[in-house]
Amino acid sequence: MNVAKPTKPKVYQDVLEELRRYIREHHLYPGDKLPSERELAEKLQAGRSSIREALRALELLGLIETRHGEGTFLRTYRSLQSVELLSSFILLQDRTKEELFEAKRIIEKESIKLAMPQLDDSAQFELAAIVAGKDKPEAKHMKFFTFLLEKSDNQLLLKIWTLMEEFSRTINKACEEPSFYEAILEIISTDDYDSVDDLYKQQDHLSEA
Amino acid sequence: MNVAKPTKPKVYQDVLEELRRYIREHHLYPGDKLPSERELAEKLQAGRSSIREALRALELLGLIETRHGEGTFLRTYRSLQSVELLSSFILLQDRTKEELFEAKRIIEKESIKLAMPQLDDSAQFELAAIVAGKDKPEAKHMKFFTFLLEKSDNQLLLKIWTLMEEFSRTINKACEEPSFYEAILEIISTDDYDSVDDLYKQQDHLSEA
DNA sequence: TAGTTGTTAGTGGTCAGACCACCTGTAAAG
DNA sequence: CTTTACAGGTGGTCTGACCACTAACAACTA
Repeated sequence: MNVAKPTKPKVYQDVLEELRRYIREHHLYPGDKLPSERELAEKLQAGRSSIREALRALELLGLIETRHGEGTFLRTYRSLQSVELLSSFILLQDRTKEELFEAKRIIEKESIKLAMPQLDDSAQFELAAIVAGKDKPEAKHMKFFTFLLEKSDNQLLLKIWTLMEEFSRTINKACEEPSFYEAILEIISTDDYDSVDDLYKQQDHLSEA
Repeated sequence: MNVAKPTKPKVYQDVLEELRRYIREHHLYPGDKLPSERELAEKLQAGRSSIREALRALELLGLIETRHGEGTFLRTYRSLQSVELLSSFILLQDRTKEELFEAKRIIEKESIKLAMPQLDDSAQFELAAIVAGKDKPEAKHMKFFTFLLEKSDNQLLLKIWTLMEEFSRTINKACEEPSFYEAILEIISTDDYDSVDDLYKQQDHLSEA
């Protein structure tokens, strides 16, 4: 028995690592095709079943898409395969929920500032239409910040935020009062960059009370 | 060919569903043991490999823990694990350096504000020691914000930031002038919350020139 | 008795091979 | 030229076979 435990790597975890490397080195983008399972098995010197264990995990996460008879493809991150299933296991700790909420909120706040320079009149009009629309509050919230994050021109933040939003939605409704969005619109229209943090800080104080 | 596509359920997805039902009906809690793979295969009328595909997916998500020679156990939920994994794959998709840098910077900035209430004198001393230390600039940067994020008490942000930091390191060195960290220390010591954004904004303007 | 040492059964880890169902391109038939 | 039939490649699944590891207990020793 080794005194130190060097952690025995399971094959499927190595496969995941190798896949990540492969994707990076071959500059694969969403929609591109991965090697076939049999080919991967041979390349990585592993059994096909081990390869599949890794692929299934990635599929469950929505990172790849497998098409019967065609192959396995890198996927534009959409949403978790069966969010409900996962959320029934995940996110049960209050602490985690709070952390998630906090992180999401930060991204939202910063998205306003990032997007602001790009928000011309027509963009502001669209935002106002979202706020005034007939959607449910949750849907409004999502549309509102999706719009802002797209204007922010940072795909990475958009993806991370979308992920967080989906997780949090299954647990609690994460949206604000209508007046909150109107306040944001007001700030945007006056181009008053510095007020964003003030607004959020003020909101935090309210929720503490 | 069916006009409607009733979505052909893959076996491993059914297994996931069955597992969830099993866990709920048997009132299993973290630490409890699941039936063995062979037993599940017989019960659910599926091949062992299909069972394993489902279990591996759950393991990757941090929902179960498998111990070689013992069995499979329900795990104290660690939702962050899945977020981490997702992030790591999202990060390597496209993502320009600029997007990554921008997102990382946002987290760093906010970590200062989040941590500030927790930073007593001794904590500030530790931070100062990091800045004054002999490490390379990159190492300093990492230590500095790792410390702040730990104080922020948000594991999620810490993990996301750590991943970003690792990725960005392979691309470009992401650190600042020594004076920058000293400025942060100054802000912290005076508890001047609002100055954080000003500092970062100022920094942005400098880099534009 | 107390402690050690097999032994064994059960478990996960992995692989190889075999089917099946499905898609696509292409060659043959009309 | 269109249609059809076929073949090759792909994922989907199952079976059976090993291996490595663990725990429990029986057998042996001091």
